Amino acid sequence: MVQYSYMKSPVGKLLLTGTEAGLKLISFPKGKQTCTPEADWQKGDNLLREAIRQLDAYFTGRRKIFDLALDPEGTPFQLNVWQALRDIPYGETISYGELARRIGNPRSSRAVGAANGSNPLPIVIPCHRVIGASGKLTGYGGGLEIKKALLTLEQQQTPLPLT
Amino acid sequence: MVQYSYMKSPVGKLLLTGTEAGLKLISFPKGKQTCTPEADWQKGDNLLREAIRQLDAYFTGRRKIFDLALDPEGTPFQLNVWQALRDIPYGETISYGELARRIGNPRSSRAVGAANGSNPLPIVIPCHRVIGASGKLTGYGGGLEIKKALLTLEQQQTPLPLT
DNA sequence: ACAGACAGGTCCGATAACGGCTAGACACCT
DNA sequence: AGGTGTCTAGCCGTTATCGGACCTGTCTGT
Repeated sequence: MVQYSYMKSPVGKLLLTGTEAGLKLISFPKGKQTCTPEADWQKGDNLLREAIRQLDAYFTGRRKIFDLALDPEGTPFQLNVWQALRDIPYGETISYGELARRIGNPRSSRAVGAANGSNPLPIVIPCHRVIGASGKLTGYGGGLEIKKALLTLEQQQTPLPLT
Repeated sequence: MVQYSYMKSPVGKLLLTGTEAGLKLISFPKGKQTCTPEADWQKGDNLLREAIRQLDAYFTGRRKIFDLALDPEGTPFQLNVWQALRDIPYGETISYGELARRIGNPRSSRAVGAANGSNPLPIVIPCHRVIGASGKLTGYGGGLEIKKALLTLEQQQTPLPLT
């Protein structure tokens, strides 16, 4: 049984889904809906309440590490990449090439970018902490403004202004 | 060092290649050349003489089992299939599905067909002994006529007429 | 010197397309 | 019933194609 719920945040409305096993999806439905509620989802938040609380705390700078059960779906390679993402500490950034090295495929920086792009749990799995080798942000599912806002938050640790 | 040589046979001219490690390729260059001699091959037959002798004996019905060092190249799955092919006795036929079962992937009959089709050592690795579940021959790299001729030879054990 | 812009080059996974298949469902004939 | 044929929908490894949230070197203009 998949449950879904919406929450407000400084970076816009978020759509969360999850099951008993854990969080499955966080998406930015703003503008182009990357993912619309599906027929077999059930509205509700008893499974998602803790995730929402931790996200709220994160946005106000009071939380740096998420402690949630995650259950993203992906290929073995993608799961690998997403796992490695979770090991990047709050407030730090690395390049795609560096991330590729960390998973043991030094030359797969580009594929890493693709895997990054299909991360179903942004923010909690901090794909925003990966940037180009030159320092440019280069891309983000929810839009570069959000990526920049998240990095700013993590450096200043002051609540994001509501947009 | 890869050596190559041609031989005549009742099913047309054959191109053989091999190394110290064993036979690598037998192909029917008739018509569409599936494989042309490559730059780094050396003409000669001291490595191939025994193979040619056994093939000659096979075509006259005097040999039923090949005793040669083989060294085909392929994916793990293909090597599996080709090994299983070598266990089909002279004069018998089985279906692709049965072959799939024998390698432990009961549902991969179709993939087995593909692997069969890329057998680099026809005749010696007897892919001609695999036919459709309905009894139809369904395909052969060198052309169905050759497949039929080989099966006829194995049933009658009389020399094939030269074509 | 030195940012910043800008192609190319390359590489890697994801996805789609392709068979040397087959069991099952149906429609027809004896 | 049994036999025969056509058609359909799955199945599975290979091969070809694609597309990109990269990277690096070069070329600008300060």
